[in-house]
Amino acid sequence: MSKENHLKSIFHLQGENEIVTTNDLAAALHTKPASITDMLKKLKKENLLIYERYKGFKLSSEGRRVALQIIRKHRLWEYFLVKKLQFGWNEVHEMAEELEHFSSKKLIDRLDKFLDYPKSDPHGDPIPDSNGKFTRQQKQKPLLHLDLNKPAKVLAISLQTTEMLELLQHKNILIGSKITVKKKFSFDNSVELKIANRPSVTISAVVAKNILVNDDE
Amino acid sequence: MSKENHLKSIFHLQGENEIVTTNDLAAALHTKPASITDMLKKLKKENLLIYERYKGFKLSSEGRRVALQIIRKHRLWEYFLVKKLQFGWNEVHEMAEELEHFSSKKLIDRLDKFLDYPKSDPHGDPIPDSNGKFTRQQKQKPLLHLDLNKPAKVLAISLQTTEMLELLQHKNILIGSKITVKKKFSFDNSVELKIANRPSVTISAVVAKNILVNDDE
DNA sequence: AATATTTTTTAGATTTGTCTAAATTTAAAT
DNA sequence: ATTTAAATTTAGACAAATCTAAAAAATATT
Repeated sequence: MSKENHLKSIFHLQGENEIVTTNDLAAALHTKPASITDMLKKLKKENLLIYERYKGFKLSSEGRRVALQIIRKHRLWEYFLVKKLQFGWNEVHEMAEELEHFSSKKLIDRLDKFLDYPKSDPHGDPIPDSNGKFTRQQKQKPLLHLDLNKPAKVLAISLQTTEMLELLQHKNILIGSKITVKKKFSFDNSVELKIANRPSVTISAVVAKNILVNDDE
Repeated sequence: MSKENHLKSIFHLQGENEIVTTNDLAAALHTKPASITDMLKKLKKENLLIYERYKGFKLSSEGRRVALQIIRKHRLWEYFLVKKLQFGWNEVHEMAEELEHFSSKKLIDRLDKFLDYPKSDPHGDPIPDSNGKFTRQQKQKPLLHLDLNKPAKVLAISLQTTEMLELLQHKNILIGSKITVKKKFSFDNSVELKIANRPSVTISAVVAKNILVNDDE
């Protein structure tokens, strides 16, 4: 369980091919650097990690495979909780965090089928398939850089704190919402936008940076 | 998690009001008596157990309440796995064993609603409601003691080993099956019975003892 | 009733995971 | 190039969980 959380965090921290550092991982897991070092040795011994002391580390291909399986579990449970049990998309993260560790591959594959093979979770993040492959992800960019009056669709939220999600819920910005930017204020880079036929809302630059929309060039 | 398993096992071992012993519990949990003693002290300190050393023990009312919540979780997950994910009723026990420990009350109540408040799990065991109350259970007795030619319905299986469940599956004896005893052989107490319009099958006394049918006097 | 057997408990060893504090290595600054 | 600071690792402490072996209490036997 602790091991799985380490793998998952490393996966998230290393974007495409980046090296992850001990301190960063300790911060992400709310633990101490010394504890991280202990775990790194263990993961290396199991060939899940490429690691030399003092040099940083990243997942091996096997480690990546395992991490993706956990992420698959997490996202399928989130989808289930929202679509079937009617939870709000901003209250399911912690629950999925628990469930992901205690469900066999067989169970998850059945759940996947039951849910009719969804491609992305309620936050817009892609769900790896049974073999750990993503179905090609649509290209994304921050809402902040969306052209004026160009309709776009909200694909994902890149900062998923409770506070952020609460704000979005309040302003009615959901995954899948069709959005058009009406005005950009250069003074503070805040953005005024419209969703369907509701009154316009204004969001700050930080918020706009963390809302990802489709980028079809 | 370990604590929860202890409470659950104690609940099952003490039928109505019986005292449970250290050795019995150790056997049920595949652990050593010394470890049980350690746990007993802990549970007593939390007021979940009525216990004096060398005197055996049983659940306090609070302990009983907690145990029933765990059993509720277990049985709802079993129901979900069979009815929604299409698992066989004999392959879900281990999975539910894991899931029961990692689901909040809120989650379980939602699951209960989603499943439309089932009253009993796929093995015929009753599911406690949100407050830990059973809905009155139909009176049960072993198939072994069922009168000849008196139609009855299979309500539960009291011995749920994989082997037993496999045997029942093979002979097509399911929860809810309508059964009639056609003959009893006094030589070895084996029983010949008929289910609906299928050919008769014979089962041994041990098996017949662990199949529970309705007993309406 | 005295002795033997079984059950339960205690005491201490072992393992595992995480921590603190000190030591080592790497990176940054003057 | 030294020196200083930051990051990482090591060594050893501590707590939790479970075990083995021995001691204590309860039960059974003659």
